[in-house]
Amino acid sequence: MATDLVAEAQGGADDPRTLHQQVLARLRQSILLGRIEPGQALTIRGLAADLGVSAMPVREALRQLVAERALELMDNRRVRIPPMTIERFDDLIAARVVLEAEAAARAMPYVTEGLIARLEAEDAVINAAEAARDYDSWIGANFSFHAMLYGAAGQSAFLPLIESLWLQIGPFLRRAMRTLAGHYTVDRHSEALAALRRRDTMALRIAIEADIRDGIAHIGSTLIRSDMLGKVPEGNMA
Amino acid sequence: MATDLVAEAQGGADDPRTLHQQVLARLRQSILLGRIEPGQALTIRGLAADLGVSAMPVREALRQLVAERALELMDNRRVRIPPMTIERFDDLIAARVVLEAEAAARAMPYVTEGLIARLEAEDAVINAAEAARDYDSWIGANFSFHAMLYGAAGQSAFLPLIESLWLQIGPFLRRAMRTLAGHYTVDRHSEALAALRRRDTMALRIAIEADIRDGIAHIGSTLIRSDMLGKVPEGNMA
DNA sequence: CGCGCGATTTTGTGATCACATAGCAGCATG
DNA sequence: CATGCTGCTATGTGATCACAAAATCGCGCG
Repeated sequence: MATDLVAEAQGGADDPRTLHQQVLARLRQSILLGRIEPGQALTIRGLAADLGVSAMPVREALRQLVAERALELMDNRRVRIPPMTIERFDDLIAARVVLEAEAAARAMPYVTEGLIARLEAEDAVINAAEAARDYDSWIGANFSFHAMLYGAAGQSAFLPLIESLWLQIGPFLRRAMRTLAGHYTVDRHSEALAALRRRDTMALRIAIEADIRDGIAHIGSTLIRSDMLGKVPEGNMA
Repeated sequence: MATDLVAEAQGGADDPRTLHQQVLARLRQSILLGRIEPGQALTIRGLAADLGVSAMPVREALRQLVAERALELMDNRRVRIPPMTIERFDDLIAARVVLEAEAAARAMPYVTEGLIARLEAEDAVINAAEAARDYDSWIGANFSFHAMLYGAAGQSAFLPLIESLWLQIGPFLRRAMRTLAGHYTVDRHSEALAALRRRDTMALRIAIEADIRDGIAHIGSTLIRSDMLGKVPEGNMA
C-alpha cells in the first residue's frame, strides 16, 4: 500500500475527535485532492496499516464516504472511487451550478466586510497556488473559498450537499488539471467579490456559475480521453 | 426502480445484501416515514436489540445516516434526529426546489410512455393514500413518484442529494401532516404529468416547484409551534 | 508455451470483548 | 428539604477474532 496515500498527520494525542473522525478527515482530503487513484483498490486493512490504526475506524470512515458518494461500494463489497462517465460528470456539474448559485445567493444577506476580506485572502492563496502550479493548495483554497461563502449564514443545509459533489469531482479534477495550464482566463472569483461588495445577488450567481463552468469546461473534454475515466477494471497498488 | 428507500426493507435469510445494508434500509424508512421521534435518543445496543442483530451493523448504518445528515452526531457522541429550525427548514426546501426542478428538467429527454404510465400509477397510490389518511403510504408513494422521475435517465447524481433532503425533512413532515387535512388543493402531480406528456420542460419545472412548495407551505408555519422543533432535550431508548 | 483449475492468501463482514466516559440514581450532608 | 457527591449503570469507541467469499498465485495439463 502506498504509504503517502494520506499525508499530513494532524491528529495529536489530545485530539478530541474520535479516531474514525480523524481517519475520515484525512481520507476526505486525500480524495478531494486527487491523491487516490480512481481505479485503485482501497482495502480496510491496508488503509488501517497506512494510518496506524485498527480496522474499525477505517471501516466507519469508508462507510461514511460511501454515503457521501465519494466512494462506491461494488458488488464485490469492495470500495473504490467510482469511475467517471460523461453523463455523471455532466450531472455533477449541473448539480454544482444550481446548488452553489442558490447557496451563494442565500448567503448574501450574511456577507460582512470581514467575510469579504477573508475571501480576498483566500483568493490570493488561490492565485499564488496557480502561479506556483501547486495543485494541492489550489484545490484546497478553492474549496475553502466556496465553502466560506456558502457557510456565511452559519451551518447551511447546502454545504454538505456541495461537499459531496466536490468529493465526487475531486479525483478527476486534479488529473485533468495536470494536463492543462492557465485554465482561468478570467478571474471569476474577482467578479464574485465585486458582486459581493455591491450586494448584487444576480451578478454573484452569474460569477459563481461562470466560475464552475470555466474551471470545468476543458476538463469535460479532457475526461473523454478514456484513460481518465477510471475504468481500470481492477487497478492495484499505486 | 423505486429506490431502496421504499423497497422492501426486511430481508429474508437469502437476502444478498449485507446486514448493515438491511439495517440501513429499515432505519432510513423509519426516518423518512417519521417513525422516529426527533428528540429520541438512538442507542446502538437498543436498535440492535430491536432489529435482532449485533451492534456492528447498526453502528455502520448509523454512520451512514449521519453522513447523509438524516442523523446528527452530538458532542455526547450520541446520535439523534437533528432538531429543526426555521432557517434549516427554509434551506432544505430551497435546496429541494433547485435540485428537483433541475433533476426533473434533465430527466425529460429520457421520459417514455412507460415511465409516464408508471408515474400515473404511483400518483393513483398517492391519491388513494391521501383519501385514506394513510400517511405511510402517502409519503412513500410520494417519494417514489419523485424518485422515479428523477431517475429516468438511470443513475443520476441528483438522486442521492435529493434523498438526503427528504430524509432530513421526513421526520417533521409527518408530524406536521398529522395536524392537517387536504393540504393539496391543487394536484401538482397531475400538472407535472401533463407537462411530461407535452414534453414541456418549463411547465414541468414549475409543477415540481409548486408541488414542493405547496406540500410544505403550511408545514413551515406549523413548525413554528415550538414542540415541532424536536428540541426535546433527551428522549430515551427505542 | 498457453490455459484452466485448485490451493492459498487476502479481504469484508459480523460478533464479541475491554475500556473510558457520560448519564443517573441514591445517599449523605448542610 | 434542598443540594452536592459518590457509586453504579448504560453507552460509545476501538481492538480482536472467526468465518465465508473473493482474489491471487502456482501448478499441472493440453
